[in-house]
Amino acid sequence: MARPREFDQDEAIEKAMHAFWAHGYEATSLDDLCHAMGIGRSSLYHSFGSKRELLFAALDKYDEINVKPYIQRALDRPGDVRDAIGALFEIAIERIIDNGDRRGCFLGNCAAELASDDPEAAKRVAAGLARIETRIYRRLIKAQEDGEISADKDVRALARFVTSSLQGLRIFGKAQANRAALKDIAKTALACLD
Amino acid sequence: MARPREFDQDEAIEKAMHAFWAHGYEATSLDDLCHAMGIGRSSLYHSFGSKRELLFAALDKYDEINVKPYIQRALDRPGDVRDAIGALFEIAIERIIDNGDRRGCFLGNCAAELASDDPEAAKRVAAGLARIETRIYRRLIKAQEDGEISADKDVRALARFVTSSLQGLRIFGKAQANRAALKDIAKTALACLD
DNA sequence: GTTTTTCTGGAACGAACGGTCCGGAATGGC
DNA sequence: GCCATTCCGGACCGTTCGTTCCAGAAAAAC
Repeated sequence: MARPREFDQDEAIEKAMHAFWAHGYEATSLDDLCHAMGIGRSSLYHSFGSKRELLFAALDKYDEINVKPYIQRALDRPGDVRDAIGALFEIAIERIIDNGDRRGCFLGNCAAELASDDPEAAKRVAAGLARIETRIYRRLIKAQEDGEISADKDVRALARFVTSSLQGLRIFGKAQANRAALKDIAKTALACLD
Repeated sequence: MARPREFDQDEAIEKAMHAFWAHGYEATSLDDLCHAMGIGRSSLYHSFGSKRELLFAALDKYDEINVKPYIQRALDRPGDVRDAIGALFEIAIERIIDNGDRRGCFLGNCAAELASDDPEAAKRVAAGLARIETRIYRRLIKAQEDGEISADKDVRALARFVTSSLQGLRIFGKAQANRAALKDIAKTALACLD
């Protein structure tokens, strides 16, 4: 019925995600985006509407291909919940130190840059953090049922704490990629499960 | 010998700080800054050199008039170190919830927005976080000497952890100003001192 | 083959960006 | 009064911003 799209929408969003993630929303221009996505401005606007809507699509993509696999891979580890949560921190640290990844968490970056001026962006970030919290919560509930965590622990509070701690770690790591300091933070946070 | 400056430099930097703090670096234009500071572009450039250098001055000012008094007021409280550190979290939460302050931590915001692309900004943020860490560290050392904290605790790690947790709390609070959730985070973090 | 519809590259849009420049105003020294 | 120096408002600079527009290309429907 009409001319078919010449690019893959999901791939394009993923490339936009990496651009936004690496440089932030304001510092990523449409030229940057078009270049990264390999499409023209017409295609971008026709498919995604605006720079802001493209950001929201990128945030969804971030949960889908980064957060979700990353969290699940760590939390689905066999063994104690401490190993699982510990893996969350270890992977984050490894990315910062070994991979030299100074991008931090895309959700956290968007929270810092946009949340105070853009309620819709804040809502999207909050939803993303809530998804992280929920995944951790479910793992903690299982741990409590298995007796790995004391029954008198407030598991919801623990899940919120771990989510927040991961954000703190990545902000800290953005400014100072110091392995010992990051390990101190992770080690201490992990001790809160006991 | 020459025409005297008609504005107060410190006051001007403070106003610039609030503008950057509220909206981020990229989203704050020179027009915004001139309007907020009540001076013209000539005066701004003559006194501060560039937008970026003004940001650095604002970061210094942030430590001087926000971080330092805020941290010292909390940490100098009489009583147990748990009350002191707890006050750090409480004040942060109060600002978010009661004052509706969605600006978060200026240092954390700059880390998220700029640190990955601007090494100098990263260095300045790291220095600011280090000052926070040091202030907390000194209080913890005193607490350990007073026997409030077990002698086998790694106080440096605790200081790093508290610094990171404060950042995490403020990122979390930017997206979701939920008192119960923030109190959960603070309560759990505080338990790490034991 | 023609029509219809959608997608494409690239030019063009006005607005806003960070930064510079200049003529005049305001002071202290003489 | 006049000079030297610094500061000021505001016009101005070229560039880049996000967005729109348009003519043509590509497929499906008939």
